[in-house]
Amino acid sequence: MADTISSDSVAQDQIRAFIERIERLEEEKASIAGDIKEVYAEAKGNGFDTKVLRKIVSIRKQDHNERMEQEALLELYLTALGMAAAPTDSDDE
Amino acid sequence: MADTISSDSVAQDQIRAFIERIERLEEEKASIAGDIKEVYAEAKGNGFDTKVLRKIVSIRKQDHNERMEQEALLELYLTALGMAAAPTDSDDE
Amino acid sequence: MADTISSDSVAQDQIRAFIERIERLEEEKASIAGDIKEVYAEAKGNGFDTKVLRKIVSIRKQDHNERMEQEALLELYLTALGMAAAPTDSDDE
Amino acid sequence: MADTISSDSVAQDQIRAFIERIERLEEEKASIAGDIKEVYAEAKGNGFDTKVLRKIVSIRKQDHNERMEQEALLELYLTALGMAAAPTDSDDE
DNA sequence: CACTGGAAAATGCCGC
DNA sequence: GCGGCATTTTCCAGTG
Repeated sequence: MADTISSDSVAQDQIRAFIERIERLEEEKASIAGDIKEVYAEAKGNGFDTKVLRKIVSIRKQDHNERMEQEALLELYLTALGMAAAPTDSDDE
Repeated sequence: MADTISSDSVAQDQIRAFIERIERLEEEKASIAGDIKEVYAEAKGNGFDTKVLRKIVSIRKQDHNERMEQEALLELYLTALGMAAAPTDSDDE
Repeated sequence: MADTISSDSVAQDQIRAFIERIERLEEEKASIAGDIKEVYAEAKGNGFDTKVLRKIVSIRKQDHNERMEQEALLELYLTALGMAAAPTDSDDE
Repeated sequence: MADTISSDSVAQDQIRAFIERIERLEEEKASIAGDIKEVYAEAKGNGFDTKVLRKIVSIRKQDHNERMEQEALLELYLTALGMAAAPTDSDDE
């Protein structure tokens, strides 16, 4: 109350900053989503069935996830056995 | 069949290329989604309610979308009236 | 297995009952969807552009949704403040 | 321009009327959709897997559609052969 | 840890 | 028949 610059206004500024960062990132994300759509469209233009393509991508993603899980499981086993696993340079953040 | 390099293998290569492009883009998208999550987490760490933040972002997005739709409606009116609308440099792909 | 009427058959009956209820409702829904289509067709018959009509309806729906979300946001604020109905001097936007 | 009540205002009224009719119907539709959701929720509360239920409903709908198509095809054949098909009290509006 | 709500993907539909 | 659009379904993070 006594402050010239109230803590409320600081909070306000912080909120704005966070929201702007988020919105910026969401824009980027939307942009990339657009790119993906374009690639599918281009593929379709070259005579490929987008449905099939999507299926393939989906399956490969599944595979990838499964591999990640298996590696995680392996690491779990190793650590449980007191054996430190060599740090893998994970291709997924 | 007569070709040394069958058209099938060409199609194969094309499919691979498309899929790789898509997967690359999807990775980028996922990465950005991760960034967004981080921002929310950081905001939460600074004492902000994530739920409120998400709602605000959502409302602002709705605002934006509605404006877009209203412009689209205007264009519809104009085209319906046979008046070519001045090409707007759309901020949305 | 001890029961004359197995619990399985009871479950069966329950499933049937649920599915029938759902299917009945879906029929109603489809019927109304048909009515909507008819209205659009009638409007078109009276010289109105369906696309424009749909856009208008869509925008009005968005309006409504946004108001709902804003009210929800207000409630979020209030609950965050312990339900104190503080007057909002919204100097925002 | 010469009319006291311009044709434009008549068109306006017509549009309003159409839009109100549509919105009314959409409300009904949404209401029924809500009912359906409730039924699924109730089923879930009784220990049923909603995903499975949805699948069942979907499959049955497919079956139904196929039967309709086959009947339509049959009628087509009959009319093509100059044989009037007995009017079926169609269960589909 | 199951549930709810919201985002994303997939499907189907309608008009051109 | 195809592209765009609405709906539907699936997925996932957050929450109690």
